[in-house]
Amino acid sequence: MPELPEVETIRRFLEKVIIGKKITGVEILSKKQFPQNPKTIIGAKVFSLSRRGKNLIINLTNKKSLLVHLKLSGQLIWAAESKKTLINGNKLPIKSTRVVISFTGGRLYFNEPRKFGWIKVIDQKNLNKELEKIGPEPFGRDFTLFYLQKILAKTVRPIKLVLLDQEKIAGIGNIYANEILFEAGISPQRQANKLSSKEIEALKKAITLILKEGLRYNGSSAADGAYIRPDASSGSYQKHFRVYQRNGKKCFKCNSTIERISLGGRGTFFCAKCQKA
DNA sequence: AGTACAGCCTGCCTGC
DNA sequence: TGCAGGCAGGCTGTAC
Repeated sequence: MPELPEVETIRRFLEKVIIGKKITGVEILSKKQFPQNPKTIIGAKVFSLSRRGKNLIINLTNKKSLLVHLKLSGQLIWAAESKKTLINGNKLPIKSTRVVISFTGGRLYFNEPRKFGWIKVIDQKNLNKELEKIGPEPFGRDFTLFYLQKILAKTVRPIKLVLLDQEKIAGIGNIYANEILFEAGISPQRQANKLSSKEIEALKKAITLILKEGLRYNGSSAADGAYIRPDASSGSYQKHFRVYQRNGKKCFKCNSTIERISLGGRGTFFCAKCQKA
């Protein structure tokens, strides 16, 4: 699923290909995925691309932005006019294509099988308000050790659920939460306010380390096939998973068996020996 | 205010 | 083989 490293990978890719291009048309195949009138963005050019947590922001020259959330299974695929782009051998649009945005020189396909993701048109002056509830960026200046200590001390929830809470920290989803906690040597079930200061330090380091690793490998294209890069190529961080979807397999560190439990309704993977309960 | 949970939606897996 | 039922999962709205 697209989390911070995946959305950032998409942002960096699109930055190279759609900046300066003009929107010439919008085809909406599922209204829920693009609820507004697309007329307001026709003729506008792409000015810049930014990201806030898992939200991708395409800034246009007419003081509007496209806010994109891929949720669990959304994809953004860039198909240049000059090039044939296939998804699993299929020509675009595919069955799950919900929106097609045409630009001078190519098309951007929004595929979303589960219909959870969406694209909204937002006035740039309202962007901050739209995103105000999202917590600090893990690579930002305001994500300090002190901040992490402060938010963890205030809650009795299992640490993994805090990592997944977008109001506390931006951009971490289920894959990276599992990997971060393995790296930090902390059980996902540990009550957040019971972590020692040493563990919080380890956790902070693990957050930046694992997210950077995800970025370096262009994100993870896991077994569900949801995330791929805008040129339809795969990321490769899934080859480096230590716990995610490795239940029943051996821990690379201690050779005991990786377990799977459900925490807050989400699949949770960990090594009971390496991660302190 | 903090916490828990149903609902959104589809594809995939399991069991009959 | 085909179909029903269960499940996963990010985020929002609602209830406690």
